[in-house]
Amino acid sequence: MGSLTRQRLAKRVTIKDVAEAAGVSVTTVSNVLNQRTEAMAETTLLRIQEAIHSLNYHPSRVARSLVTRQTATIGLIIAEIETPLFLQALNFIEPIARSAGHNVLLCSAQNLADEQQAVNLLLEKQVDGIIFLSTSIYIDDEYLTRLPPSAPPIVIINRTLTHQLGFDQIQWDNQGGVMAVVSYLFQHGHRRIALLRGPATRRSSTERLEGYRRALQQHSLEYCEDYIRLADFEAPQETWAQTAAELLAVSPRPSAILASNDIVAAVVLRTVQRAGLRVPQDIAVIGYDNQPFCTFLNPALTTVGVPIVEAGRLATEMLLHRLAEPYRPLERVVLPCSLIVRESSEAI
Amino acid sequence: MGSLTRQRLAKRVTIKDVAEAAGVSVTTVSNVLNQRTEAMAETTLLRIQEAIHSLNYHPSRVARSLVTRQTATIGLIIAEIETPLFLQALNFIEPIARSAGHNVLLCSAQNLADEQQAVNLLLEKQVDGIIFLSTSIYIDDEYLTRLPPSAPPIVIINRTLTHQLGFDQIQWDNQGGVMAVVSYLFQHGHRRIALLRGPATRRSSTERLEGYRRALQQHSLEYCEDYIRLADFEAPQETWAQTAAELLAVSPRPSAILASNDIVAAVVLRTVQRAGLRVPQDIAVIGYDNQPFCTFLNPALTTVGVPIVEAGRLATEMLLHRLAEPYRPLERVVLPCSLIVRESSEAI
DNA sequence: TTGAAAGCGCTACCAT
DNA sequence: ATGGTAGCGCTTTCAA
Repeated sequence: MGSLTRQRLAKRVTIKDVAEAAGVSVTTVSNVLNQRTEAMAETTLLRIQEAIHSLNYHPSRVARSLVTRQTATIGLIIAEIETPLFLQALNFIEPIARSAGHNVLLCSAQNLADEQQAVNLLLEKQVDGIIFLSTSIYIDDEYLTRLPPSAPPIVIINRTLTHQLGFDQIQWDNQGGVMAVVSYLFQHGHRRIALLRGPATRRSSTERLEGYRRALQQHSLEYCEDYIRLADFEAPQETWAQTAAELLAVSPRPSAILASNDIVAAVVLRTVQRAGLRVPQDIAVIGYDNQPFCTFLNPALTTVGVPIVEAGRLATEMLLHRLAEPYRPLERVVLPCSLIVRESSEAI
Repeated sequence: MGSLTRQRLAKRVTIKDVAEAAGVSVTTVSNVLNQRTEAMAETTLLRIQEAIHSLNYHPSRVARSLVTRQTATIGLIIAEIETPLFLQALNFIEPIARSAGHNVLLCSAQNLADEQQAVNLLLEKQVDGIIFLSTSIYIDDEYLTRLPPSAPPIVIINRTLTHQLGFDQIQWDNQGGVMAVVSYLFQHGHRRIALLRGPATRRSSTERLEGYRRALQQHSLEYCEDYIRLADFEAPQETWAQTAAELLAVSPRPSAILASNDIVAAVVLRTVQRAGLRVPQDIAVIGYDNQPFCTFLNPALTTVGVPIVEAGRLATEMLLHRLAEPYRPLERVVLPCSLIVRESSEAI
């Protein structure tokens, strides 16, 4: 490989260069850049286009942004960037934003300090709007009350605000998701339904446990402590396998296990199978999240769809909508979590 | 929810406001913003910091960028944003960039037109550098030869350039990955190794097929057409299951199947198991990509690790390195693909 | 130790 | 139908 490095000192071609080359004023060039060409002589237009082309001119959006105060950029603050599901939302956020002429500036933020820093940065970079894609870990949002009045609109996904903030919000119904599972299992004859709960640091865990409790009550099933175990998805795989094994040893054995998420469910599935039991004939296993791999497990995993991708889509649309209409009333949307039945809960 | 929408008309607090409030010149404020405070009177510094705080001032990076010609932003053009593996690379790219004071502007580009548009946009937004995270689908890069001299440095991942371009490059050794698998299988007594190849539209497919061929030759194994089948990972699951079933019907039956990727492998695994055969005792199944779910399949999937995340990390470091040292010689790095042995190829 | 002023590249207003 | 010019919010000489 040669050392054909590019020159970085090269001076930028500016609107002024184009104007001179075309023999017109910068105003006229600016007009063509901004599609104000109706009342323009055919020949000038052509001359300018020709100059733009031959000079290989690329207008500076930085300069433009300084005057228009718009950057055509939206900031995305994403809490758990290592979680595939969160990243999946990008599939929708970016294309939707782009089709509306906006780009996405990505910031990951694992904790409150990161998050504050990210917000500051986005303010300084003058993004036109911000989307928060958060986890349900409790976090103090007091600092958000102190944003300057020039701060852009914000849409918050998956977060219970502890302060009154003027932001659009999107959440989903974890409680309803678990209730749907339990009801479905009940209708299919299950009476001993075990729950692997997530860590208490997350609102989602609490909500799901509550959904479980309510659904049992609804169907007059007894709430049995032995059937509730902690399976922290941040802990290693072996601990889940261990917990699953314990659950299998409970007498009477549960007829269904609702796991903390799909990954835990996959490990439970394997543990159950290696214990010589059949899924779903001997025991049903159900996940949570509806990750793509659910469909190619053996048996394919019944799970609960979390509308995170949908939330990303909606958030982007809401944000774009608000940019267009700043004073529309705030929205707070709760999306449903839907049961997705596959093989692991039904006879094949 | 009330209609507590934020004002967007609010005028930005500028450096001038701060200067006035502190009773100093803008220059002096600028100095503190840029940490040039050595030769500054303690009291002025304090007055300025106080003014910044009480006015809730956030400097405009847009204005700063206009004069410094640096945006502290790197553009990432990602080809297959729907592929989890590509997104995973973001886990590294964003944090590394951020720790060096840069942000990531994300563009997805499914085809050549998208890509050109993205590049134009990034030029206009004046990003300091660009990373291409491409698929190995053949694509014409002629347009990249026509970038203006003011274009920023570029690092290209996973692409064979058809033109001589002054860019840093990162690739990986698909051929070597397959050769490692075949050698490993050979050493474990396998003599009938089937290959599910990917679509011919991708360079990776060709390279892997070539690796397969060379490895067979190396071990004096016969190349048998019956053992090579197309499993296009863009086609529906059923087609792979069908292809796998056909492979099982070949006589003599292959003792190992090397799938096009992990997803195909998972479906093959299931197909084999449902045909009443045991993995790995009756037949070994091997994936490609090392996606996270490999570890919780039953049996856990042996696969080939594609260093895409590593490539993202390296690309970011190379880019930052080049920003610091524009004239360093160009690099072209080929990363290895490594065999990752799990249960699906060995007795449990 | 601090300040005045030019200028980054563009848009927008007001002329003509 | 086209041009002159102020100004967006900052950095950066140069001067004091």
